[in-house]
Amino acid sequence: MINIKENEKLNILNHSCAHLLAQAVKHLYPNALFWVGPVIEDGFYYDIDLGEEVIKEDDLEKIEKEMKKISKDGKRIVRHELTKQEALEMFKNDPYKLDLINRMDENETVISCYTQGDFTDLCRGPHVDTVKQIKYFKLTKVSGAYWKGDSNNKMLQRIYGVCYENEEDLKKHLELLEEAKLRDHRKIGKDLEIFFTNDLVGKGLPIYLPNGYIIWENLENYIKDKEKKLGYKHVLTPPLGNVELYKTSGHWDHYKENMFPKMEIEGEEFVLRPMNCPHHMMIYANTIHSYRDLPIRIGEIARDCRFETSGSLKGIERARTFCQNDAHLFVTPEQIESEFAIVVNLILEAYKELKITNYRFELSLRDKEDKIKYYQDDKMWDRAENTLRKVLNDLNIEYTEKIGEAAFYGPKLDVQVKPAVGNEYTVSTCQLDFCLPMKFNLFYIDKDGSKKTPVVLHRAVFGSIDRFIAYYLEETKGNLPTWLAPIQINIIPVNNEYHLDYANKIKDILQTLKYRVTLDSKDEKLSYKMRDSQTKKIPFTLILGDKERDNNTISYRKFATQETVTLNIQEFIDMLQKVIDNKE
RNA sequence: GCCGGAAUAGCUCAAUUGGUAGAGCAACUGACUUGUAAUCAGUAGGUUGUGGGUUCAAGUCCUAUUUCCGGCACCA
Repeated sequence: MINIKENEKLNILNHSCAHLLAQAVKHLYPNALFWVGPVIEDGFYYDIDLGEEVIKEDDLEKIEKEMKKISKDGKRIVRHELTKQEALEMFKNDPYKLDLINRMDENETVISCYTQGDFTDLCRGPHVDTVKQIKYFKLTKVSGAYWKGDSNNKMLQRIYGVCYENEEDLKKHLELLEEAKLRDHRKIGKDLEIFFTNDLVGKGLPIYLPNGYIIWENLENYIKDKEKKLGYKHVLTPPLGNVELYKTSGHWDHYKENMFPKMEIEGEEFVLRPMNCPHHMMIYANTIHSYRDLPIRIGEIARDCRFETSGSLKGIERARTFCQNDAHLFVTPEQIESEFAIVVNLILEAYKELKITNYRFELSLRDKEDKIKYYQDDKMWDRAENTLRKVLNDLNIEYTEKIGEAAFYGPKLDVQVKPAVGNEYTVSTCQLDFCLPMKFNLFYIDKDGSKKTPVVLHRAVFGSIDRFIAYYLEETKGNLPTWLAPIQINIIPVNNEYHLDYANKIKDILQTLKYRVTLDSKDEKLSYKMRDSQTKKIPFTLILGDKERDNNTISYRKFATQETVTLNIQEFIDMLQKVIDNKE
């Protein structure tokens, strides 16, 4: 998708289009008041207060028409400069503009406005010269949006749109939007029978079908193998716990609104766990540790339940139950840097092996002004944040810093991955934590015999297995690499009467070697079965007829290719295994 | 949770201003015996998400509710 924000010329055009939108809305809804109309990655939006009136999806066409009319009229777009006093006077009846003017920097004495025909808007600009230049645009969606992004504030109405320099680019963009729909993991998940949800089962509680579980199982084994090679020990802990456990960790105070409520039985209060850190803390606390034991690496594919708001649920990307690819690394202060580096390298290695190329790092830091969310200990925070920065710099990794995105107990490194078409996902994470070990009174015996508090690294390479599958389905469009494909090989006998025995023999050989293989013995034409094999996105389709049976060979066609290759069985198995090993 | 939209067969969708719920695919049966993306014929499949209401008559209108979709807010 073209990133409009990075292209200065398109940026100006889109921002001008936002003004054109506002002008059209003002014509059709004279009482409209306007908040802000910025450019975003793919287009622009404008936030509008219409009082009692509501803009519906169907109204967009009408507004677009008015925009086209204004554009055709071709008025010039003129910049004026006002003093703050003049601006306050000019917009005295517009509380939103007054708010903007009053929030401006003290030193900003000149305020600029742009006028096009009968419409003037407060704006820094720049803009195109005339509305005539704003020609190839489309209003894409309408929605509510809280004023200043705060859910305590009034909800304004937001109209989104895109604008391009020519019709072709606009068309291309709209086609990409359609393509994104085809790649949506919810659609692919349904088409390929990977998962489903059902009202009777409950909202936000996806069920993985056999095809989905194969993907799951292979990802789980893959990551656990890598972890084992790094000395992780895997554990199994309960998906619920005594509420005191979460009061101790601080999760209850911070997140009880987003947890399933307490259950009281026989005088004990339980909650479904929203995360596993406290359980892993208790595993550490279960025995005494020497400095010689550290780092201790506890891993678990762990089920969690969070009461996600209904509006935030999205297939298996965000559900009310999910499995984290979680681990907690208990280290001495001296080991933080090296251990953090090992985690970052693990993430990079996994991405390389899984052919994930479009990703970026974000360093999430605390907001120093926020005294409520964050555990208060400036020294601790500075140390933690500087450590993460240092390692990233040492590893020569590019990252952006995000203020106010840290966990309540420490800063974190997040990795955002972007599928071929569609929105970014937060997948991998590594969090530095000086806080929970203290809350749980964790310690190790140091060289001098004194008790010291360990530091914990929380990390997840896949984030949750669920979210990773969602991302990977969108990245691959459901054309999964052979090692993850629910069905790896589909066998089509040319003729059921003459070739079924041979086909069954080949199937047995492959199945015994634990390849996932099906045999299509329907009474249909070969071309029909080939089509079926391709729509199911099966990596290898075997064609077995006279030729193959008589020569003891197989012929295969790889998914999305045209040519057929004939090999003897052992050659095929060697080739197949190589493809699987290479995660192709 | 908030603003807007949607819900019809397993799937994808149709049904004029309110007037007999329909098609393709899939499933099943039969014929065909097939060499690389859809052979033909037939059968079955529905309380139109759910509950109320208006009407001679509701998939269609009103109302409540559930779920899903697009955003907003949230995301340890």
